[in-house]
Amino acid sequence: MASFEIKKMTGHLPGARPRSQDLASPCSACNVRHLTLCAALDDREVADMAAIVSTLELGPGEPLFDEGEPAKHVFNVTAGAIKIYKLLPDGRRQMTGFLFPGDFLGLANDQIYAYSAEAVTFSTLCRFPRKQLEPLLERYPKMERRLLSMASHELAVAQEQMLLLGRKTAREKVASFLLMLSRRAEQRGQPRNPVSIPMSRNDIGDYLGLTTETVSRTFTQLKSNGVITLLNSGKVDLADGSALQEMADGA
Amino acid sequence: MASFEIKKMTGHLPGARPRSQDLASPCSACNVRHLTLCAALDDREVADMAAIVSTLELGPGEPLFDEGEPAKHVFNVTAGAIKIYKLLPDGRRQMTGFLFPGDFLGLANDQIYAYSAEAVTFSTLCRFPRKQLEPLLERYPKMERRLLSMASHELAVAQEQMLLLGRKTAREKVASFLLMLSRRAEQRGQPRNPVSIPMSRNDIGDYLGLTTETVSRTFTQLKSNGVITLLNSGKVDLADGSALQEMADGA
DNA sequence: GGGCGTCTTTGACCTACATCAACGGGGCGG
DNA sequence: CCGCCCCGTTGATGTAGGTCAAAGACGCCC
Repeated sequence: MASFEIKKMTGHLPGARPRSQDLASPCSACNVRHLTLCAALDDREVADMAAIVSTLELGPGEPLFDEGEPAKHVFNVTAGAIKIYKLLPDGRRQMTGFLFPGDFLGLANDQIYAYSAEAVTFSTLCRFPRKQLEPLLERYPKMERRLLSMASHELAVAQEQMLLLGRKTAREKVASFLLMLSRRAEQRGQPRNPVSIPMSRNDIGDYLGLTTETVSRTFTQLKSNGVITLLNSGKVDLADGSALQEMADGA
Repeated sequence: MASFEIKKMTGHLPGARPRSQDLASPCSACNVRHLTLCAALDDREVADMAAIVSTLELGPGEPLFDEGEPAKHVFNVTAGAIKIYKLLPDGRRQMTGFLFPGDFLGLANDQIYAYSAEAVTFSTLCRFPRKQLEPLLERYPKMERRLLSMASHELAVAQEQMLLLGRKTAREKVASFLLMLSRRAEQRGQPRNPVSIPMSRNDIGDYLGLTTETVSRTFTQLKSNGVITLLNSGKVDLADGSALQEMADGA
């Protein structure tokens, strides 16, 4: 399945694959640096990061790592979208997040990834070996502080998601989801509206603790209420943002 | 915990709380230091912490802080149990965690608490003003590293909880909850079994995304299956731990 | 020690969402 | 350009857990 989609990918985007990155300084050209771990570093320090970084690319559905695997690397998303999730033995899946350019992943307290990660769309990432990153963290406390700040932000997001999963209705969940995508697009400097939805209904369901069908029905319900409009190529127009916001807040 | 103390607390609630802490060295006598932020510090460094710490005590149900309040302090639980939660405008509540001795709270990325915190049982905490703690973090990178490690552990726990909230059944949720309490009691050096359940069914429901009634029914179901036994004073005997574990894992 | 408020348990019923099933449409490969 | 495979949508039905209600149980307080 994965390899099939990868094949599709390479077939369809012939020009996207060649690694014509300036390998000498992938970081100095980084267009999401202000959002990342590297935000606080000066040029000299970024050069230290560049020395240990490598870049990689994933086609849709391609796995990055699996839960339980030794956590040898940490990653920064530079393009595309990544989903992270946990599985139960019988296959039930819970997405724990969607990651976009600027987002960081792979932080693992013990030496094992706590979740699996897989590309949603064609994505690029930069990868740092833990072993080599750690001395840099010691050398640059600013960076460690940045990491702490990112982690505590993640924690707040996770708590918000617990509220959603445990206590919101399907409508409230979907409304929250749409607004989250919109807000995050804006943070990356993209238009807040219309919002692009790169993931499948099934992925959304596994993120919101719902089924594909319920997600789909909720979308059509919001559509017939005039709150959203479904556009082509997976874009959604948030026609009535404040109505959505009220729904999301459970007001 | 002696019910005597609880009675006293509720007896005269907000007022003067005469406590004769050894203010000279609350930290050097700390019995949960190995679990906390201070774990990595030597005596000299702990003295710096002691200089900015103050201790406080809360009776059952007493609030520590509310979501949205300026985050002026961070806290370490030294005794008792604290619940942290988020609310929706109509009163729906999601517990995002229960905290026990050694646990840390109050980390806020921005300057605002992201959740409310309230005592479950009579509890004691030590409190550090952020303003004064931050210079110490800069001075002792070990401590900042410890904080990062604690935060990333919290993050893993939060993701596990998302899996629970989004994808587990009531039985699986309750089984997971009991095992979590058991594991955490053991971490603090208490017996793994029987496990003491200091919080109400309602609190448990709000933690697991269930109602009081469902929690209660699930307990009696587990009881009649011989998996657990309800003892007096809120203790539960995990009669068949491996059955519980299988349930919790959704196998 | 007796009354009382709070928490827990149990029962009867209801509903939001899941499950099962079928159809349609768009994109990709042949 | 045709057909196929996904994915999304819609419909019919089932059910886990919520809601409403009331009866214990437990500890607290006088």
